[in-house]
Amino acid sequence: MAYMTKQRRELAAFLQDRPDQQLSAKQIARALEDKGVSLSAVYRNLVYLEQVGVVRRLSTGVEHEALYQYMDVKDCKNCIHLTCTQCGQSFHMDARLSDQMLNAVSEADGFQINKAKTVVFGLCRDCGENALSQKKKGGEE
Amino acid sequence: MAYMTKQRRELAAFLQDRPDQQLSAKQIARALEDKGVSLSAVYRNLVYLEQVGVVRRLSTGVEHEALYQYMDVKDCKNCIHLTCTQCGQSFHMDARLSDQMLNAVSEADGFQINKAKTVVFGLCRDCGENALSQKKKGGEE
DNA sequence: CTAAGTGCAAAATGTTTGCATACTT
DNA sequence: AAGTATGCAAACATTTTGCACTTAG
Repeated sequence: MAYMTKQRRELAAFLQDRPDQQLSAKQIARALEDKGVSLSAVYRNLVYLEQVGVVRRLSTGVEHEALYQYMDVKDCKNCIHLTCTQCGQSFHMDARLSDQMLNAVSEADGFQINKAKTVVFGLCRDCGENALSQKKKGGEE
Repeated sequence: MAYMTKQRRELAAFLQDRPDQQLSAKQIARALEDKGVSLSAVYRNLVYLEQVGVVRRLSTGVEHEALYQYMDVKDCKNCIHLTCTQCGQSFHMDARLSDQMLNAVSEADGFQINKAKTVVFGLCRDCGENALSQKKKGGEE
């Protein structure tokens, strides 16, 4: 039950090589098309890998397309991700901090945060500094 | 430039009456169809209201459909939302707490959190307690 | 009267699925 | 050999758009 096919191996390897990137099915499929992985194989295997707990599915917060990200058990599974709305890069929230927040929110609001499903949006250090230096130009955000 | 049509008024009123609900375009359109608001009018006006800053668009975190929510300036604009993955209800994070977290993340990670775009997923008090009392049943999550 | 908005149906995306074929075990 | 996964194309769902018509200003 559950065969390790070439496609599944390619997909898993591809994602594991990019532990902090959040990629759309389309991007992944394009990157793997010459390796003989079809778009449907990508979708079906993403579902599988998500069920198994190796990959997590999240949303852009803006677009209507989902993003997928490899979850490194020792590294990612237990921390909240910060995603930059400017450059798209994703970072880990300081672990002490996220635990502290978890507890605080649990006490104050009775709400149990699900770290794997939560993505915090904002500006990363670099983009924040760029934004500052370009403040004189027209800015809508 | 920018007319106040019947449809726009209906939509704005509808959303303002439900400040803490996150609704899909379909739901909204269904609720307003007898008031003479078409699905495309809903979409176009949601875009408009979002640009104006009265409504915010966010994603379920799971599905590929966006949700829209009225942003009460004094109430919502300045706080982070906690959305229950079980029942879908949305709550406000304690304001002191979110500010504290903002500062902490800014210092520790150099990341400037965007409160309006961030949604924290997890279990609300009620659903968390229900989950506990049903722990004996089969649980996949 | 003119610019902006509407409804409808068509197109554009993103995702899922049925089915015959190919691959893993 | 049996069961599972694949590729393709068709089906679906959500969102966007072109166009003729209506409405707000």
